[in-house]
This record gives sequence, C-alpha cells and structure tokens, in this order.
Amino acid sequence: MGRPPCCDKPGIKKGPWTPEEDLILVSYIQEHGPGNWRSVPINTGLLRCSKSCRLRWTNYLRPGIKRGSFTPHEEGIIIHLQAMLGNKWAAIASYLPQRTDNDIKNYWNTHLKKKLIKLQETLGSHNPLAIEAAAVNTEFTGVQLQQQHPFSSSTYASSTDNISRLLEGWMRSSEKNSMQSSAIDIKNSSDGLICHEEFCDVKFPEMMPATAEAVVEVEHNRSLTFLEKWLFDDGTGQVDGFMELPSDQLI
DNA sequence: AAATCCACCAACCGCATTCCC
DNA sequence: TGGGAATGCGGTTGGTGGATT
Repeated sequence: MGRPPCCDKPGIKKGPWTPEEDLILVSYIQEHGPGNWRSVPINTGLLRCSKSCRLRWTNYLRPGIKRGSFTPHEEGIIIHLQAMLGNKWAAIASYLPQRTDNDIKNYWNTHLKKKLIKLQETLGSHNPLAIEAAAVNTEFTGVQLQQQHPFSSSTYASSTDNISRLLEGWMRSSEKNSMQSSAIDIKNSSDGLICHEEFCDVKFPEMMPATAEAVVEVEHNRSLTFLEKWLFDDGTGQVDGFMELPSDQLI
C-alpha cells in the first residue's frame, strides 16, 4: 500500500504482447518453469513487469488453454458454479482446466449475465435458484442438440496459440508432478468423478427446480453428489479438460 | 463508402493475501 | 513478529473488428 505499482516503473512496456515477446517468455518458462515471476523480466530482458508476464502466461501462453466459444456444457457448469460460488472466477476456472479465470469472467460478463437477465425477465422470477435452474435446463437442451449436431470445437486463432503448443509436450511431463500436489484439494468420488474438497459439504437439489415453489420443495431433498453427477455425467460422459487428462493423472 | 454502434476480449489496475527476510 | 515485496484475484477499461445505418 502506498507504493507505486510495479508496472508504473519507467521503461516498462504496456499494451499488447508481440509474438517476439511471447516467444521470449515461453522459452524462458520452458527452461525454468512458471513461477518466480519477478526474475522473468530481469533474466529475459523483457520490458514487462512480472505481473504482466504472469498474466500473459496464465491467460494465453500456458499449454492446454482452449480458445474460442464455450460449449453449452461449459456454460452450464459456469452458470451453476457462479450461482453457488459467486464471482469466484479462479475457483470456477479450477473446474474447467482448459479455460482461464479471465476467459470465464469475460464470458460471464458478455454473454451469460445478459442471458440470465433475459431469462429473469421472461420468467418474471427473482429467485436466483429458479433462474439458474431454467438456464441450466436451457443448456441441457443445448447439450442434447449438440450431441445430435456436434459443432467443431474452437480453433486456435492467434500466433500465441502456436507458441503455446510448443510447450504442450513439456507440460504433459511436468503436469504429473503438479497434479500430484494439487491432488490435495481434489477428491475422487466413488464413481470416478473429480470432486473438489470444498464441495464435499455442499449439498445440491436432486433436481433442478424450475419454479420458486419447486425450489422450496427440493430444499429438503438435497444431494451431495448432484453437482458432480450433473456436471460430469450428462450423457456425454465427458468433461472438457478433465477427460483429456490421462487417467493416471486423475489421482 | 463512410460513419456510428456494439460486442468481444486482452490487458491493466488496485486490493487482498501470502511469502520471506 | 512485523514490514516490505511478491503473487493472486476480481473489476474495469480500451482497442479492435464486425454489424448496422
């Protein structure tokens, strides 16, 4: 507090990253691994503050990041988790490993929030659970449609994506280690689905109620694993991101 | 064809928390 | 143990490109 922000130092560059800068950053991280961000601009000569380097890495250059439009299933996950957790984007992002918190936040602000508001107006309900339930049901319809007419998933659009791909092989090997440590926060449920520790005390309605009355009705009939079942077992049997991880990495 | 509007998203800002000396 | 520095996170802004007039 009271000190000048690190990015305000003279000579620190701002604005969009160039492919050259990306390459420098990626090369450095490939060699030293992510972390110790303060040393990154020092050792690479990048005219960026450590914060900016970290952000660039976590949001764009990190391998495994999925770009492009969100699937209806992803939307459903976000809507549900947002209703539960609020604007805890980092927490929500932890359930969608291929998406960054920034991505999710942007998508929420530009798409989902408006969608829910519209839905709220349509339904005339002020019960957030009921709204969410209706939204989720809409997403389910979307999922079902997608199953019939699957559209191709997002395409890599920028040069940074190509750079990120350079690292994918490297990440796969290093992921094993990080996955082991992060496993502390993740619990494997009996049916093989991933369940975050913090949700183990959280209970959810057995069914998503579409009306306020229904919300009250199911209030007494909540199930611990509903979220996981709904999120991960919706017929596709797939969860974006999780399912692409080798099984030996899922604890 | 030009001007304006609008949606999207990359990046920045500031506060909170964690780390380290 | 306290204080400064580093890191993490959420809110916000501004540039850009496509759509509309």
